[in-house]
Amino acid sequence: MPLTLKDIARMAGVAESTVSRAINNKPGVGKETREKIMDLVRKYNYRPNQLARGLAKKETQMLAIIVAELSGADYKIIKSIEAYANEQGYNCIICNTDNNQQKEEAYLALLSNQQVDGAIIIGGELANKNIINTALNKNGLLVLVNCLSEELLIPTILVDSGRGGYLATSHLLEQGSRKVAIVMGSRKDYLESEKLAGYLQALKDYHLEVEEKHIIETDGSREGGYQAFFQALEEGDLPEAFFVTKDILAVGLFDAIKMGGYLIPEDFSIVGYGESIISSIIDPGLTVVAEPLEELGRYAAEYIINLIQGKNPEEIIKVLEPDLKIGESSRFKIR
Amino acid sequence: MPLTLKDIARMAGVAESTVSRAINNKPGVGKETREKIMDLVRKYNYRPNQLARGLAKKETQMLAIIVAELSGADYKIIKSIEAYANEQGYNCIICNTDNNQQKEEAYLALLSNQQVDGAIIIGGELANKNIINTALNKNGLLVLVNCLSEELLIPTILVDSGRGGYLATSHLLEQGSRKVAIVMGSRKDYLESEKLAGYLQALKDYHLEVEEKHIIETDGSREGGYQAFFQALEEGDLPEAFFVTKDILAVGLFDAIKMGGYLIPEDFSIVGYGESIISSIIDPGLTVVAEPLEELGRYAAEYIINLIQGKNPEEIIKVLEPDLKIGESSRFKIR
DNA sequence: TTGTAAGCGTTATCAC
DNA sequence: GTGATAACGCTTACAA
Repeated sequence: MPLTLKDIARMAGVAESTVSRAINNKPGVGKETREKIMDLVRKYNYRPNQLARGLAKKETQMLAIIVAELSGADYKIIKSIEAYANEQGYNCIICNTDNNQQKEEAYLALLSNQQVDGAIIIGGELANKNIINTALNKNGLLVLVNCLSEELLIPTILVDSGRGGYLATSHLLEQGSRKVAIVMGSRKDYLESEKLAGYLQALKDYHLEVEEKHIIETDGSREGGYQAFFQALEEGDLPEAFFVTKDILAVGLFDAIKMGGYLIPEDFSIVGYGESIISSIIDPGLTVVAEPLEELGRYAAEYIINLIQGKNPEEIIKVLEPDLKIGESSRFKIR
Repeated sequence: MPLTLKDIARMAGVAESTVSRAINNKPGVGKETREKIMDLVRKYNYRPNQLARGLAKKETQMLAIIVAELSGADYKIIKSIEAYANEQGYNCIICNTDNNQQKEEAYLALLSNQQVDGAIIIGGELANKNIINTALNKNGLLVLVNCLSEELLIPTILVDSGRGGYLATSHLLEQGSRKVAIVMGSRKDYLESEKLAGYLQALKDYHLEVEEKHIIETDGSREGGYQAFFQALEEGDLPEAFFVTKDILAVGLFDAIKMGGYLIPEDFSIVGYGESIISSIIDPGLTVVAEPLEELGRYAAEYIINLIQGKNPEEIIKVLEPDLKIGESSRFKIR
């Protein structure tokens, strides 16, 4: 049976409203009274019930970070969101949806119910529009990161994956490779499809034909990357280079290439996606498309907090640019 | 302005209590009435406000997972907790404390305030006892995972890190190494100190002297692992084997050893801690102490949910045993 | 400066 | 079966 504000009021011999004012640092409380109250608060370690407070104030100083899959890259974004949010006096709860609509719905309900003041959705296939709409209709404040809402006009901030795909592919082409394959996750994933688009654009700019068999769609797992190589091998007409869109895929691909007795980058040049501990351990060091994840997170946090505080930011869609970090896996190739 | 239960009641022409009964699937509502109500609920996508519900019912079907640092290993535990919790109809929010007492306090407040029905704390230096006590006094239900409360009697479930340290060290000794060093994180970390204790016990059982300089305490980073090796090198009297207590440390150590022109396991045998993507990428494949993380998470979730539902489990402390997964980094050594 | 009282959106306890 | 009505713990006009 936790202590309530009423208890404190009774003990201090004042009204509840006075206690409320005192603990919220509001004016209109006598110095003496305030001290008496705060002493009791400290003594009994009283903490206001946030449920009740939220219900009454419609404000919780709490943000929800809704993420489809808690991977390494997303985690960097989360860290960065938390850092800024904390600075501004907000706490964050992380909600993992596993790409499950029902869960996403449940967590978005936190928003509609004002259990959190705002939510940031990171990645994944976007939720049911109805649900999002419901949340938004209820004055829910929402920002999307690295995903896109098809119809709804929701503030979005993302890294240009198309540009990333273009950078990766054109780098491989510049290094002398002509047959470049892409090893990717599901085309249905928005970011993946963008990377593919960048890849295609690069080929086009270099006046190269697109080979369907050089577009290798996988389940995005290590095993998927492994099989991708042998699939290419079986098809014949081996590519000279691979653009791999996920670090785990790259691990599998490396495994397979080494297993086949080939060398990187002598036999195959490779460019991966995303700076991670994994891509830095892989041997030889992976050339990767690097994303400004910290900036991404910070920007998202800033945005939602501005929204909460009633400041309406200018841009509704912010696009950040990735760049290329050259490693050893893509050395120049003499044709 | 979200729809409230009152609105639904008005539209259906019934009392609020009836609507409440209907949406909670409680008996005592006529079939027709119930249908009329549910139709409205669907039509307007009404969702009860969980804040109000929580306030009235003192129950939220929500669990908090409080974690000191969202690392790979902890993430496996979280996944497993979530899986079981979801099965049982609970949603989980993840709270990252960054080993910061203030944040821990804020998140624990979720518990005292009944915003969540229970909390699971994973790892890290344990919070201020006062705070935990406050949460518990308020009937907060709490389970600890991989950390220990010094005085308070809180249900705890953990993997025997002492045993892990012992397994690792004795394996290296059995493989023929005599000079085994330990490269570890902070001794203040409970789990790390346990691993050290296991290491010491193994040396003792093999009647070997403890060399202070073979106990290398680091900051637990890749860089820390890197420097650990050169530190050992400078000290002279190089160890023949290393027991590394964290995978990131192992990465740094590998870097350094290769940089120094040495071979693994020919020159140095190595055993790491925890199965992870990292330890599986490292070349040569790392021998590791493997922990039953899924079981750990599941057990914790089961425990807290039992507690919530009023079933009092038998054991208050559950210890799971790790085992050794042999890789290539610790091959037999002829002295 | 302080107190009174209404309200936030539910659930629960009674009557009817 | 159904409807009033009092909680739940807090905030916030408005009065005093």
